[in-house]
Amino acid sequence: MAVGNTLRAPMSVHANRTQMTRALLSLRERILSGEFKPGDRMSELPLVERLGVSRTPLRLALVSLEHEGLLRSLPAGGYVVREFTRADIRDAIEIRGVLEGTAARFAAERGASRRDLRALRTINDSVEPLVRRADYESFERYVALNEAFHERLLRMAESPLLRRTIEGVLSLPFASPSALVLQHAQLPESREILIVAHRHHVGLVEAIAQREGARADGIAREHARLSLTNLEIVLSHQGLLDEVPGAALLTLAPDD
Amino acid sequence: MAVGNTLRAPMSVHANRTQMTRALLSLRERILSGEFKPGDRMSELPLVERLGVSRTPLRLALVSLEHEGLLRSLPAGGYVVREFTRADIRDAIEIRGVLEGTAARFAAERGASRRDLRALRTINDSVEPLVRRADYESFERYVALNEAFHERLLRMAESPLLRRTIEGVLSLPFASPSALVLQHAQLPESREILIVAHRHHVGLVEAIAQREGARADGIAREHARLSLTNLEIVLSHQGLLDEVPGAALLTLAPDD
DNA sequence: CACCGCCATGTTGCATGCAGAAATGTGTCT
DNA sequence: AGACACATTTCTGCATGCAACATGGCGGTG
Repeated sequence: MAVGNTLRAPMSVHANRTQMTRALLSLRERILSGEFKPGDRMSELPLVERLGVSRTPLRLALVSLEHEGLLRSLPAGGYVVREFTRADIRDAIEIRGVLEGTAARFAAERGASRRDLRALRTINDSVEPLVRRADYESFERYVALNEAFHERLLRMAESPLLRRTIEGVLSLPFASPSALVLQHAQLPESREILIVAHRHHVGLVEAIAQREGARADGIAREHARLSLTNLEIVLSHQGLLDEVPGAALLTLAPDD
Repeated sequence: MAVGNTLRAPMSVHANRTQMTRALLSLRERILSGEFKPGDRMSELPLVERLGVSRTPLRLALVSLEHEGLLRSLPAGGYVVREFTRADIRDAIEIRGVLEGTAARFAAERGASRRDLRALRTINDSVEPLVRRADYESFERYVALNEAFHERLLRMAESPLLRRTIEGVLSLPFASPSALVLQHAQLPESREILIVAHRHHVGLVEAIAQREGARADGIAREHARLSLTNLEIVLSHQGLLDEVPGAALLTLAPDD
């Protein structure tokens, strides 16, 4: 299965060759890691020094990051790091659920090939034994298979536009399904969540095979909401939150 | 003072002051108007000549247009104009319906203020007599009020993320509600569509006021599908299509 | 003491020169 | 005549210098 990849790129993490890509990846990582706090001004000259790229590719990266939603442009010029609230997380997950539900519905309505259905079932069969195990390695394999499942599902929707839209939402922190799940692999609640998630996947394949679009939609929405449960688990266990990528961008005022 | 700018084209349609914005607006307009065809390479030097801006702001605009979806970046570098199919239009409208349905559901679930509800009803009352008239001026007023209605609804959803997502979809041609509606104002079918659309708006306000999220969602989705009807009308009347902005980006192979 | 204007500084936006790479055309060899 | 290698041209990507703008501090004045 070649799930490994843990030793990817020992020297420079960013193996890409254009300076703009380097700046983009590096900046995204640094923002999500909390190196810059919300509201921090992203002045170009200091960034040039830190990132080791020139101003030209840096500015291209800044434009991209604004489109991704991590930066906000000031009217007077320049960019600052965006701030996210708990309500933003909730909405991001809800919107992701709606869009993935639409993908599942499309897959159901437009008819899935036997080959695609078989691929989904194969993934589910591989996942099934993993949800009963609690070791970290199984968890990682689960995450990988989970991503494969969703990727296949998105392909089956046959809608480049829907893919683009979902990827746009996923570019925000916290919206990603795996963003909130890896941190608490050892907790008992997480195992229960995995069991439910697996059931959702099985139901999704059934619904798509039967061309039941509404059921597929509903299951996918509920499936995304598991991330909300994950969020609550992370928030209820002090200390776990710091492990979540992008946690530094959160305002933890107890609003909702 | 007032030293510079004496030669700054006063008649330029784009009154914005930064060169990047100028390039962005001008390029977007030219692409949608069909000055560039799908697959055309957007070489920088010719564009510099045509747009009158330097390469640096031009490249920033190209990055933005790629994020908007009008351009596609080549692996070897550079950009080409994207191509859209009828399936893309259909999906764009469907996805917009899903997202606006979510906005309406949010507004219903989260509770609308009397003030917001009154504003929506006021708009609807102003629209109501317009749907019975067929002159172009009434049509323009209708479009303006329609946009105000949707803007208000989006505000009532109270979700910056949902707004961002919807605007991302709307940045594509054909996805906009008004994109396909202005061209056939004089056709009798369009009047019927307006009547149905008005009914949708009334139902939306009712559902939101009663906090009936599912009903609001359903109405908004069906409302968006009116654009599909508009699309079919435009496609069935030869010659109308050329008036639609971005029509040149379409492949009119009779696929679906 | 408060407020206003001015200057200094830092920052963004822009233009252009240069280098490397891809694409294109040409000539030669088989 | 076709194909391959090489040269030329065009293009993108990058770095840097320059100018205008915004910002903040300081001093002067009411």
